[in-house]
Amino acid sequence: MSFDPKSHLSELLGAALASVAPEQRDTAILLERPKQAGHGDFASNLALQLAKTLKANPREIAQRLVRELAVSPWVDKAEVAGAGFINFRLAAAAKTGIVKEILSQREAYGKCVLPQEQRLKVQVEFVSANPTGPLHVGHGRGAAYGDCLARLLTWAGHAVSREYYVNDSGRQMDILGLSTWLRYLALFGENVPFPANAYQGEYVSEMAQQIRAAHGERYVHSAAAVCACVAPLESDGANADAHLDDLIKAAKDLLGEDWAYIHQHALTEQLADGRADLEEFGVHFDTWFSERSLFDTGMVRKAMERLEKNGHVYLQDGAKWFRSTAFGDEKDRVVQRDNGMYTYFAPDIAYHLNKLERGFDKVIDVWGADHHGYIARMRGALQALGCDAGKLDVVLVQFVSLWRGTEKVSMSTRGGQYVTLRELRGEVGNDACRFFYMLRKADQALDFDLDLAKSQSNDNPVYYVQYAHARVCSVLAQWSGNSAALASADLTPLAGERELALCARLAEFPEVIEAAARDYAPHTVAFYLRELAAEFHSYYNAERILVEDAALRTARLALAAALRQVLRNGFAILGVSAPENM
RNA sequence: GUGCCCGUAGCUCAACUGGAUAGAGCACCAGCCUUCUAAGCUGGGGGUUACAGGUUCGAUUCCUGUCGGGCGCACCA
Repeated sequence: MSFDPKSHLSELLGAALASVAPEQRDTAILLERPKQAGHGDFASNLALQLAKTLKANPREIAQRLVRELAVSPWVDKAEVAGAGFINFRLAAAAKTGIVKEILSQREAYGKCVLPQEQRLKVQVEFVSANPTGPLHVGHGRGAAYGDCLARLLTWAGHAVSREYYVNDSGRQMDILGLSTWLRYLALFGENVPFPANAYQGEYVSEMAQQIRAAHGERYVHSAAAVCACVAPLESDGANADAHLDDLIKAAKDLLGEDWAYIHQHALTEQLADGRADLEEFGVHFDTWFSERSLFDTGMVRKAMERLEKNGHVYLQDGAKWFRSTAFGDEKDRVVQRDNGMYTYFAPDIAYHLNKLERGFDKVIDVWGADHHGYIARMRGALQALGCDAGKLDVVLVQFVSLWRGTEKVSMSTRGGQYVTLRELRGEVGNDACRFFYMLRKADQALDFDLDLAKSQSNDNPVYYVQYAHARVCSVLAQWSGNSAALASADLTPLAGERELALCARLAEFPEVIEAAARDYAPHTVAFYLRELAAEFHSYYNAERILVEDAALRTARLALAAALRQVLRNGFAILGVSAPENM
């Protein structure tokens, strides 16, 4: 930045403070943009904060500070107001300068360049859905959130890596393999009753047909042979889980080495489907990390040994327990069952240990809100391993419900009756999807109105913001001059109230990004863009850009071009397109 | 029952981590297109921030309790 009004004011105040109250010169100086235009461009509550320690009337302190302020060509006025606020009114040139700044930095405007020691190596792990079926709208929210967060952190100057943890071992994958095989058998008339707790979706039958097409009857066994290995399902379903496990065991026994093919086919197929879906959504992962690999490379064993060596594991009822209560969890957790099998928790511990061993300064997990009970034990495990658990941040993303107007779209994961991300994207489009997902903070449940997201009306915030961009493009196209020349335009004609307010809003953009990245709150970027668009629409209606007066016209065009750039940069963070005409 | 999240305009949500008269959008009412895209703009009514206390110059924000809603509380992931 060539000139930053905020830090300039901060310096002025700091100098005044050193003279008024030398012993308090280290007080942090906060400058905020007042909500009300009447309170100037920047305000400081410094005097209010000093009142207590100095035991003096805040208004008096403020008066003294103002009296000590050095004269600056960038400041028109500094005055005491309210309980003891100091309000600053900037000179017009201090505000319009941002236009040049934006037009020269272009797509880099708002990006933060951090000194090496502040630049963090950050990992964002998100979605990580079991590859047992298509992604649904809840996963979509996690995808949009995680991706925007990653983009934000990149803009904030950090080195960010996106990762998807693939649950490719364990019971859920076995159930998927079994489900596929049973559907396959049915294609050959071998009808084993299909369990209610197996995967019901149509995609399972599709995989069965693929296998038949590729390998014919190779994997067929008689229904009688399967049923012979299995205790029948009780009428009340009390043994449903055991019955399912029996079926899985029967499948493994009968198929032998062929089981691995069925299992792998289902996994590969579902993973590819989810991956393609995410790519189409504009979400790309740097790493797809396999859970199974944690077993294959001995990392799970290594992590468990380290836990034991540190004395945080004990044996009870034949199982190994991690004493997570020692780290604030509400109860201890089993890591290895009495049958010798690890629980899902064991590879998760190994995974997080591995993350930190890869040298990330910050590891951010984006989880569904139903996993919140999991945080304490994960943190505890890292502490028990001797790691810095402060490097792990967990963001919980709340649920999504879909609405058509006032009608709620019913969804149940169990019955396989849910709206997929792909269907949602197909119906409302990627832009509306991403923007709507980003219109709520993560810890707030989201009601997604399909009718609204589709409507091409002023009710729809996506179009509202994109429309502002299209309007600017249209004006610049009609002018048809050289937009590169606008960067050197004389901006003094920009003196209107709306124009200066727009400049101030544009100058705010880097702060919005910084705060959004700090708080893991990408929704604030969406809110900012909506406000920026609103101010532009208002300006557009009040003033004409392509006026006769050449100097004024050029200045206004420069302002419009700067605004377009900021809209584009904001869209880039949200992953929304910037249409030139609508 | 016990932990976490939440409760703000009729509806959907903000509020720069404790600041000034709590803000937007929708809905409702009244206006603006021979002039750069009306997918837009202007104006209006709307609030005891669930409730009761406490902390201090100052509370939607922090603490305690009550009420109401969501989600967890497996040798499932």
